[in-house]
Amino acid sequence: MLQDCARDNSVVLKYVLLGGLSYQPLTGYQLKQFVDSSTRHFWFAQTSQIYRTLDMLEKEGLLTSEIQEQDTRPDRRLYHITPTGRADLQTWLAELMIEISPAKDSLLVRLFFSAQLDKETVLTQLRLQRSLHQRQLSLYRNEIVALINESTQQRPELKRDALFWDVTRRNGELVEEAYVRWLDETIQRIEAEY
Amino acid sequence: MLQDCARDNSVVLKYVLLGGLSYQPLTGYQLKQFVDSSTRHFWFAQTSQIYRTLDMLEKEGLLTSEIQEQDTRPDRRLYHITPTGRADLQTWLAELMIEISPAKDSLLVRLFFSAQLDKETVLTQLRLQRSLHQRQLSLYRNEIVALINESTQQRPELKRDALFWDVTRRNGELVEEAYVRWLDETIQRIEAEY
DNA sequence: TTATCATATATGATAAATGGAATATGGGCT
DNA sequence: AGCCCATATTCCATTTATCATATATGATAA
Repeated sequence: MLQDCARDNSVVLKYVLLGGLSYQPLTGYQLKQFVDSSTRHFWFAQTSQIYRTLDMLEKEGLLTSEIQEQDTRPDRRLYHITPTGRADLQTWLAELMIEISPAKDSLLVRLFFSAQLDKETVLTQLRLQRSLHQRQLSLYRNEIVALINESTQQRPELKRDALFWDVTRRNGELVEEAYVRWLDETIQRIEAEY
Repeated sequence: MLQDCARDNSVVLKYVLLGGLSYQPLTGYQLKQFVDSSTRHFWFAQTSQIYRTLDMLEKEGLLTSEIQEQDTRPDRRLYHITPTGRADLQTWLAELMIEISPAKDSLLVRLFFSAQLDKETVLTQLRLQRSLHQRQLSLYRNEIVALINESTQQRPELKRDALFWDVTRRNGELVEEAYVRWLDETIQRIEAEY
């Protein structure tokens, strides 16, 4: 029997947060912004999930936190990574992955069963996705490049890190390029063969 | 504030199962095999999740089931899609997606924070992933092509469907090609710049 | 002045998914 | 006789994630 195979997805958000906090102490709110701006394209999470995970990490001793009083804003809780947290992150980062990350793409699910739909419905779907993915591609080529440049200008000590940030950005660029090419090809095939 | 955006992922497995059952009645066990062989590359699920979802779909009236007695094998429960189920599937398939499917790739998470690792650890990780993705690519180019051919030979009435199956296969091929190219490029960059 | 916006956190209900194990049948192998 | 294998289903505990909502503050805009 094909085994239900082991995934390591279960704990990734934990390491996204530890990773963010390895640069500097941040609040839950700031971590949500970090996720939205930096990791969203390969790992995302809802606000509620972030706060819950932070709680958990503090209980595990991987983080500490303190309340910061603010005049012009609501008070907030600032999280710091502990040495234990840093060690745990380091260990996870160095772990060899013996599988590829599983993909979930509901467009492909829809398409797989789309012989039940009429041609125009399918084409409309594909053309909309084409525009969305084209937009995503231009994000990788422009906005994200700019964001990385900004970050390294503000914190020159993270220049080593910027190479890795750009590597993940480049993954997005290449994969989205392929995706858009696939959409173009698919639209043509459906127009011609269906 | 950036909104926590709506995903439609929550119910996709439901439609994978309805989709499989739209071809023919199947048991939970066979649906697990269907998922493993046909949709795994864009949607997967554990056995336990499949059986529980089938329960739910039957309660919702989208499926019916009957026990099949077998001599040489344990009895089994065969699921049939109902007209309501077919209509529900149809509606979902035709729904316009106004977002792109979010990605989750823990390799990219690791890489993003990998400035904390030494060069050789990173390169070992990348080289292993390279071999895994190369294997995956050859799956799309060979085994899956063969699987689709087999299916259409056995059921010539599904020839229209085969176009869509092949379109999803081709997505895997193009995306994996890009991924392998990215890994090659990244390995070179790390070797040279890090 | 009222409303909205950005900041900031929290929680309760529910859904989705994982991981592991338990149970059962009959065939085939040693 | 004892074992493993493929078939076939179920259950439990837990984790992960979503959705909606609630609360609070001060600044800014209508």
